[in-house]
Amino acid sequence: MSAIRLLVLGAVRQHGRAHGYQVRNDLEYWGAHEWSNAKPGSIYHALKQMAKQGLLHAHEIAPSTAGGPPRAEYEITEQGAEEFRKLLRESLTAYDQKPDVLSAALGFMVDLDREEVLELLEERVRTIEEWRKSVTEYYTPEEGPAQLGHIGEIMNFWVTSADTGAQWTRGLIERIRGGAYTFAGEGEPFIGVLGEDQENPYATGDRHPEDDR
Amino acid sequence: MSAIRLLVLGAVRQHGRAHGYQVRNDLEYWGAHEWSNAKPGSIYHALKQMAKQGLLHAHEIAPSTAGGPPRAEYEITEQGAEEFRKLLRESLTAYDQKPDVLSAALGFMVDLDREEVLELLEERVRTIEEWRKSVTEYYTPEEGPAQLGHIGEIMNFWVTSADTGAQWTRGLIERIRGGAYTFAGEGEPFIGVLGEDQENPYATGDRHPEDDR
DNA sequence: CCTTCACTAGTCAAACTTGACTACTGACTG
DNA sequence: CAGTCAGTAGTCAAGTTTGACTAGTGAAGG
Repeated sequence: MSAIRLLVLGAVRQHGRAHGYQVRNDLEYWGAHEWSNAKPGSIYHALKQMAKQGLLHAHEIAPSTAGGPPRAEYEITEQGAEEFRKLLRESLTAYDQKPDVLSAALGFMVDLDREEVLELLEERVRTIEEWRKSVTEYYTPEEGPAQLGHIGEIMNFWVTSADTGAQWTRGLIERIRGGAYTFAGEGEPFIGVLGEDQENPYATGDRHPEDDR
Repeated sequence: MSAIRLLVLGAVRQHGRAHGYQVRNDLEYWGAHEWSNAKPGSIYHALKQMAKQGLLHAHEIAPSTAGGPPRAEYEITEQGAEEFRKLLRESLTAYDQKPDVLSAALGFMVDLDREEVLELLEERVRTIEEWRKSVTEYYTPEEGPAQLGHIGEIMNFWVTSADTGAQWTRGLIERIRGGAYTFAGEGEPFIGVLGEDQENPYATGDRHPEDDR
């Protein structure tokens, strides 16, 4: 699973009703272009695809109010909201070495209850630990780890990543347990999208150093 | 850049001449199916694509010696070898948050000189540090980091990952500087591929727990 | 006034990835 | 000795991602 669906669903959901450019702008506001594959093509594709699958409802095309081609507006359906929650839960628990998925989930975690998030994150820690155990058991040759030569560095790298991932998750659990942030049903939610006429403080930047892929 | 091209080029290169299934088997031997998108479709696609681009030379199709359809054999071209070295150097230095790319590069790093690898890895550390600096400067709002709310956890996660990535790289540099592993031109190279009739000790495994993407 | 720039908004072809599928051989099993 | 299983080898359609492109508006500056 890539992060794009979760991101797009979440953006449309917070807006109530959104056109492609709005979603695109939100994702940029969240910095998502830095850590996920949230490029125009992917976003518009995801919108169309999810509309086709009934997760979004596409409204009639309206002439753009601000230049450019006419734009379609999307609204999340009940099915889409369910999918959103499903993806969100999965992304918080699964350890799939895809940091973009976790990042997206962090952005939306406050849409769930505090207690549930804690459970999901604890599940995540367990998943990581199991993964680590199975990998170290399985890829440790009988002749001892030295036999792997430099290939062992690959394993070492993965195991180290898993360990710090688990450690970080434990820290997050503590912060949340300690009362940080405002979760579902705890009053005044955090506003995570830009209003129609709000300027984007992190506007399209040549000011970011491009990542060097 | 995905890791698949580097992996496939490297596999063909170590064999001298290889057909698709051999490459596929090597990648599995290296555990690549656990940490990269090395699935049959991707591998065969990469072989064909790179043959089209002149990085590999495709030999005539020969009837398979062991069941299944006839198979094409590939050999790396001079252009392909150059591309391999280029990808390898890039993958060792670039910090693009794609762990599979680094893993692949670790597997092939001994094809370069020890000194060069040390330089590349030091460059990597510098790249990570710069990235970290630019991100923290850029995404710290004037009102202080608290203003970000739970969104700040995304940044925290990325920064933590960058820091442990840098730390791990420094450890690797030390090990290599300390004389670990056998690099290009240092005698007896490490054998990283399976011979024609060698059994794969890590054969296709239902024994791995599937990752839960 | 008219050119250029920045922004809004979205499209498109080409490349890549995925997961399921075909097809053949040899070995075991009842 | 037919049936099934594991392994060998690769294809394919559907979906996704990429990067470059189109096209319109409005404001600034000469």
